[in-house]
Amino acid sequence: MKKVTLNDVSRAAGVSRSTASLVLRGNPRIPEATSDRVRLAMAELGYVYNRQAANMRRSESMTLGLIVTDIRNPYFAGLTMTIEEAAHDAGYTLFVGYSRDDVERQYLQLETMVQQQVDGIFLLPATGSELAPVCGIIDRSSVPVVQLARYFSEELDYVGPDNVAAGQQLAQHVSSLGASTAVLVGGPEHSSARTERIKGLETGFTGSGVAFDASLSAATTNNAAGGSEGVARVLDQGIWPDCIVAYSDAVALGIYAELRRRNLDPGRDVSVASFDDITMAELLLPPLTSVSTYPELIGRRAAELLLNRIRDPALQPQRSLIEPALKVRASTAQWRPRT
Amino acid sequence: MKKVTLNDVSRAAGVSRSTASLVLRGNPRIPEATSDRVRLAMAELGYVYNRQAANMRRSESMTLGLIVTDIRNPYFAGLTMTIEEAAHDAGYTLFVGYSRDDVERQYLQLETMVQQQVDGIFLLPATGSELAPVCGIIDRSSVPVVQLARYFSEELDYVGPDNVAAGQQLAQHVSSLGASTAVLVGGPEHSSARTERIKGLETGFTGSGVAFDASLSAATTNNAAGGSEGVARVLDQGIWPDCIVAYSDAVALGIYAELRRRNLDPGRDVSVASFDDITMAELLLPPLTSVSTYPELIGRRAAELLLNRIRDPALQPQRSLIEPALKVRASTAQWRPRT
DNA sequence: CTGTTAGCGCTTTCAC
DNA sequence: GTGAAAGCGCTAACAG
Repeated sequence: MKKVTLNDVSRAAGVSRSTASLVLRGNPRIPEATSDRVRLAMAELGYVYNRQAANMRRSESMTLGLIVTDIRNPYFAGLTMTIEEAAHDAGYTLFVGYSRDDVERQYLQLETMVQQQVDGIFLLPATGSELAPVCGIIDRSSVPVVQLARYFSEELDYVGPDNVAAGQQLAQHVSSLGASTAVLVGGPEHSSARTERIKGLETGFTGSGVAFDASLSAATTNNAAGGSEGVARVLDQGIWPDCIVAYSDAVALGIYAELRRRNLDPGRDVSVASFDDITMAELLLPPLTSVSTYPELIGRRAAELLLNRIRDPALQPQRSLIEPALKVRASTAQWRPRT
Repeated sequence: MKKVTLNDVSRAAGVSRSTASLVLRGNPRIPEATSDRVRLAMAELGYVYNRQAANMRRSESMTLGLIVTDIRNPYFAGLTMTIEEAAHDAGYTLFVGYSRDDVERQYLQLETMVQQQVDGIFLLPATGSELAPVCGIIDRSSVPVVQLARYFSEELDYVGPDNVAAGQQLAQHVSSLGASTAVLVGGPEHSSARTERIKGLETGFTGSGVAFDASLSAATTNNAAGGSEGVARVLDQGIWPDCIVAYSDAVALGIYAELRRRNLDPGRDVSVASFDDITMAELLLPPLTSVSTYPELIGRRAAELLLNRIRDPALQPQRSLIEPALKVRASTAQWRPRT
């Protein structure tokens, strides 16, 4: 089966190429009879609209790119799905790449997407991303980029949770429990999200009577394996805090598992709290206290921002922070200070 | 910044357009000096290779499409990531769409991808997919499609777990526990995977002394909410089986939660087993017995198959089944028959 | 080894 | 209301 073009269609329908093109775009100046004839011919010949050709001519591609680290983390999965939905609703098709938190891989994916002429890019940056190489890739085609959930530059748009506020909320809750020590476990080192959460925790704990030393915090990969490893590192130093604050729910999963391997009972022997509030948090035993960071809101906001910037590239770089909300559950609520 | 073309580059480097094009593709017949000059010019001018234009000319797009239902299910997330990796490694960029198990949405996404001239499509079909409408979309451009994990037609390639074998393995294990009744909970009705798992369970339970009645099985959405709902429906009928077989680990999560809401202890009051063996299965309390269906293997195999078919469209439709493996954990191993 | 030429399928003026 | 012509950026075939 060879390709059917608008040319073929117009010939079959007895009209000119440009007329057929106008029918496609629903131009009202074409009489009903003509456009019906064209449409019939399309159906009969099995015509497929070729967006590549159209896009080449109009010099836009109606495609967007999304690069995220890893969607096995349900938080990123939710974010990704929201963005796909927004892109789809706006008529865009979405290229997706998973950097697996590898900067080089991420740069390659950026480059490919730029070559594919994407109209804009959502980037959840891999740890270690830098402005210079990214600009080296995107500036040549001046593709707008929105940073998601983490940022490495103030010169590009950014949408993410208000991590400082999230940390403060958590700190306040933990100190209200009567805990006297807290430790952060996990999260990618040097990531903006981690730095901000630490900052929020520090300010929140200040003057609360809870000892929190960020330098004890073990940075790890952002998944269950990281959580197990991180909590092991802490406990093996002989530190046994009243509260373990996980960098994320994904990390908290591993923390639960490692605690149990050591015959410690999360929520009783030590309280556990976390960030993100993925669906799982509520289903765990004990249900996990977590600060919700609303990936759906972040995704929608990011999509709005990117579409606006595509329309008007001259806008100032924007930062949009989503207000977090603490969800108290048994992993902290059931815990009682040692006497 | 306006677009830099090969034309500009060749002019700047003092060579012809075709020479510049040959340099791009690393043609060895071009002398070092010339190609260095061309590359220098590219860097200086900020040239970006335009794949759309190249692809239009060569009538291939070096893009593939992937449509899955929902990646918040870690099983599908893993599958998706594997496929992205394979596509990337083969030099393809991947369009991704999430159908959210909505057939109409899926058809729209298929159509868009076809219009974008994808060279091939991975499809994890939404419940209710039918051959006729799908062919109506894909046949016009004869894009090859590989079905993933579920199938609705024998005329398209398919790669998925051997669900019948998986069901049999689980049935055999459950009967070896001394259980006398088992019920399946959840999973999308009429999906091939569910039908096959039921078939495997039925044949596996035959003559084993375990009563298994597939008509008691409650079909639900393939997620935790579905699991809670499904197990509630079963228990509310006054049925209290020795073993609850979840359609998938995602569903099992909801089953654990609902059992606990009713003060039942999964793994003691009732044994629970499942399919997929996502990472979470091992981290749950009690750890969940599950039949691993290896999404990474499925993804890799599917990618191979699709790439082969792109090269040779005339191949017979293939079915490739991945051998499952039972992972026994405490959710069944700790359970003892009521006396 | 390099240059010229003719499109890929569509959109967009601008005449008729 | 409809048609003709030009061209988006690249590649491939062929001639020098």
